[in-house]
Amino acid sequence: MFPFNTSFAPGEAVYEQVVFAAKRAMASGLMRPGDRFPSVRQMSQMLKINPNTAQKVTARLVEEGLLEIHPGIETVVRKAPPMEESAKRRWLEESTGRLAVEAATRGILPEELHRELDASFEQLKTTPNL
Amino acid sequence: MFPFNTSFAPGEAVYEQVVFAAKRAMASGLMRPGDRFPSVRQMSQMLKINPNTAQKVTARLVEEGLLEIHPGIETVVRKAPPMEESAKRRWLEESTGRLAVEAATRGILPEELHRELDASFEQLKTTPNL
Amino acid sequence: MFPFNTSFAPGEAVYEQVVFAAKRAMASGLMRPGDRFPSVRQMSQMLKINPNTAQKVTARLVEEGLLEIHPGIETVVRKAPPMEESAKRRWLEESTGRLAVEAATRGILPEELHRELDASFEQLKTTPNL
Amino acid sequence: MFPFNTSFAPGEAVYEQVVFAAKRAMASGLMRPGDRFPSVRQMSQMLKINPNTAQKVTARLVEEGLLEIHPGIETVVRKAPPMEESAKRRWLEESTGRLAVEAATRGILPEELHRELDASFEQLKTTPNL
DNA sequence: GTGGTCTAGACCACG
DNA sequence: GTGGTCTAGACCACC
Repeated sequence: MFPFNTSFAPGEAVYEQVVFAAKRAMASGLMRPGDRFPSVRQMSQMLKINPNTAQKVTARLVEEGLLEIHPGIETVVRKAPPMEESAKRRWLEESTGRLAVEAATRGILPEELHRELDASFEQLKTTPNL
Repeated sequence: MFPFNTSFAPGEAVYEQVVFAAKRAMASGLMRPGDRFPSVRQMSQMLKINPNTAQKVTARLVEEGLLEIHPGIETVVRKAPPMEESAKRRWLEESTGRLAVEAATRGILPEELHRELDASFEQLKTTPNL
Repeated sequence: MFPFNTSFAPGEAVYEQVVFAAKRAMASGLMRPGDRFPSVRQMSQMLKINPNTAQKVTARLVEEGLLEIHPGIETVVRKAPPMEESAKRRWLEESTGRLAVEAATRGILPEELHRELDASFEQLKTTPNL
Repeated sequence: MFPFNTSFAPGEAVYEQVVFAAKRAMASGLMRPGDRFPSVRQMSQMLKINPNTAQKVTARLVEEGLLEIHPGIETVVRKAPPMEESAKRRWLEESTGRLAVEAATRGILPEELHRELDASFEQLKTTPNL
């Protein structure tokens, strides 16, 4: 089971926070392809969230290709299929573009960003659970 | 005048899109400190948005320290004050942390991210207008 | 529920008057951290103000760290985080500086101010509702 | 002549800033009763502000009983007449009440406020010009 | 149910 | 002319 909080930061939608936590667990190797993913009912109890919210989390992760549902049986973590090259480029440009602009308006230098980005990847490996 | 779209992507708040466009103009040097910023009414006409929405854009940018209002006269682009060191660190960790996770779940390597990040900064200088 | 007026003084923005009333309720202990804060719609009905105005009140108090929104569920009073030392000093100097000048031009002595200030703090405890 | 800036803080109405500067000059003894107060034309030139704004400053100070106009001749600083006892009480309660609430929500203790208030009065005497 | 965004249009204070 | 406030009412996403 991945280490979910029961407390959520205010201001961001709950389901997004859970989706992110799941992604982090996957990215850090805490949950691996083939691992069983909690059912909507389980998730809803564990995290004390509304079943609708839990349902949305699962749907979102399926949408992004990170979960595979074997209906009536189980839900399983899946290695995300390689993105289409064009979609990948769009995503890369979009996210780094935003980051660059936000950093620039805050007077943050590219080097600082690179350094911190490495630190973040490092932390994913060394500190898998939040 | 900065190059504003009149068409807005669905899903993201209009005022946020405009705020981002303004930030990009500032980050790229298209709008420099001391430059006059379009008035609420001008913006509202140019972008064909409601004056209240335009007002919110201005308010947000003032809040973030990027605009300075000389009441009744004009609104002027301002060099953002240096962030508090602690706030800066929080922002850096938060944004790179998210980026790292999202990249990892998409099977994107750190190197690709670094490369694209540099490209984004480069593009800010070479292609200021969207 | 905190004791809101339905009548507002002219000259000061309605939303600011409501913000102040809410702060007073918090300062006096009438509303404590963890208490539920009226929803935008409730406030709008109770005070007979436009929902947008009520919304602005909530947003302002969140901004100042006095409210916490649990999206879709409730809005809750929060213990304000301790101010940064530098910000605190700036606020103190600014507000007492103004007060000293205004008092001096009215021929009011420092002692009177001190006495009344204590009285105001006292009244916060003894007479929470306006 | 009192030491007026030509630069004004953004966000606050210009005329209010000038009125306050004048009051501070009076409170600190820099301008004393009987001293000549600059004419609208002079003020407008010295401070590089709109004559309408300068006019409003004078009007406001007359209103508050701090200036006396000898029409066509000169404008003179005047010792403010003693306030009516009831008006004084209202002003005292109002201003200390606000201060107490704002301080309380910021976690500032009464003692800090008293100390800073004394410091502000002290500074009025020792550093008359802003 | 909740907060948040957006439009439309009026009004005010300020310069 | 400027920014700011307020009202009225609609729509959306989230829980």
